[in-house]
Amino acid sequence: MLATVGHTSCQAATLRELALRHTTRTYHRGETIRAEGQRSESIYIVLDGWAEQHAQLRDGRSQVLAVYLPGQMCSADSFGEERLDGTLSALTRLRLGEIERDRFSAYISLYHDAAFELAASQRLQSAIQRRWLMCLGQRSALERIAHLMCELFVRQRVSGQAREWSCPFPLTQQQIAKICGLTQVHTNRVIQELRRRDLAVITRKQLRLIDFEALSATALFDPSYLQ
Amino acid sequence: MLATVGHTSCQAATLRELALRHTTRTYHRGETIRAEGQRSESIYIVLDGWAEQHAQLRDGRSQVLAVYLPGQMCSADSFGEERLDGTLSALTRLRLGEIERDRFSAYISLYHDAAFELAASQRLQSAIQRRWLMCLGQRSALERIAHLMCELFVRQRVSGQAREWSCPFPLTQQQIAKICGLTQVHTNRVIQELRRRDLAVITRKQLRLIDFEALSATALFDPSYLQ
DNA sequence: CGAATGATTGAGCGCTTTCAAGGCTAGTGG
DNA sequence: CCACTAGCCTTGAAAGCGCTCAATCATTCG
Repeated sequence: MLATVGHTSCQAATLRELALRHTTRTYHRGETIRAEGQRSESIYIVLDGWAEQHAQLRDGRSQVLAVYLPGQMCSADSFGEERLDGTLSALTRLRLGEIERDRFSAYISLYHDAAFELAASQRLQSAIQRRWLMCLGQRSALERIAHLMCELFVRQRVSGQAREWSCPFPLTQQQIAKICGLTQVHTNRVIQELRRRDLAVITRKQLRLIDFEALSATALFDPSYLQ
Repeated sequence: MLATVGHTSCQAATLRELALRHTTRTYHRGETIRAEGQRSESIYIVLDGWAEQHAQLRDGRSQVLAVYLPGQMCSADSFGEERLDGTLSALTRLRLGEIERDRFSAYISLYHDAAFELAASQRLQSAIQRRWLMCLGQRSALERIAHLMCELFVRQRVSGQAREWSCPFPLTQQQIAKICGLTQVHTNRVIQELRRRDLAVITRKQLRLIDFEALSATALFDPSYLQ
């Protein structure tokens, strides 16, 4: 199943290199990088840790819109927009590369490859978003959480951050809940159920997929959208 | 509230003109334009009627990912992709303009304005998608349907297809249900509730917003994402 | 060690679904 | 012009999934 997914991500490598030649900054878990509606003068590239974009309703409810892993550009899909339509924040201790908008634009127009990568990155984000529309609209809590595990595992495997059937998984149940549009309490019960069924276990911020085939099946997971 | 939204859509006009100089084709309601996974050799522009993109799970469940109104390009966000990640189909009797991929690419690289419009259209689609993530993840059935009504009203108002507090609304309750990730039965009860509260009524494929302010409030609707 | 944060458990409620039936309306053909 | 049909809308009852509230246990970190 995983054979369909390429094993290197030149995008990640290139962006990473580019970012390292500019400002880097460290955030602690939960810290806001950029609030909703703010103009963003820079683009951000994840060097270490995980980041997230979420939107908030006036009454306090909030929903995660995207999860960014190392090597990814945050809000690639809003490059060219004046304002962010969600708040960027750190899911874990996080190191970000920041590149000024203008400088990045110049780089883009200079190197065709970079422009292509940006477009590819935007399409990937968009594909993930569509997949999550399907998750939130149609999948049960069990399916959603199983799907999240599959997705984050495969995404990390693609960029070489997984080994065997394990990968980093530094999310609290509270954070998983917000990504999946569930409550923390119910998320807890579902994670227990996945463990009880010998599908997957989270220990020490590591995800272990005990039976990936079965997990994919219960999640109705189809990795083709991850390219 | 609507004052923040511009009143003309030069994008729609331009695309429309372009499309009219090429092939047009008519579909009947429910007809598939392009199935998931197919390579799409053309791009499509809605001339008349409404279209939709949806994805399907192996067990039959399906979720609408986008609704396309007259003047819009279907799957702008997947321009440049090889394969569609959802099925395009007609929500109503539908007239589409079709332009070959290569020809459109040529046009894009010739006219900077067109490229800019394409990018803007992609960003709009993406913003709508993010908003629907919030709807499906956090909003109640009542809020979702109220939000859909507000969104489709404003989108049509922007492109001049609404007058006063009414606009075309040719969806069946079944279709509304699929967009909102609800069952048809519950959708029916919610629409009755909106009617009972004197917020909005659907009659003869027309939506009448009796109290837009109150409807926006119950939907927690914020039109800023529509530009 | 203490404090704070995260994970777990229980009970009860409510929104949404499911299943199943009946009514309405528009379009069709006689 | 009417009868017929098919699709759409409406209604009721019951079950279930996920939420809320509230408390307790576990773990991490200073």
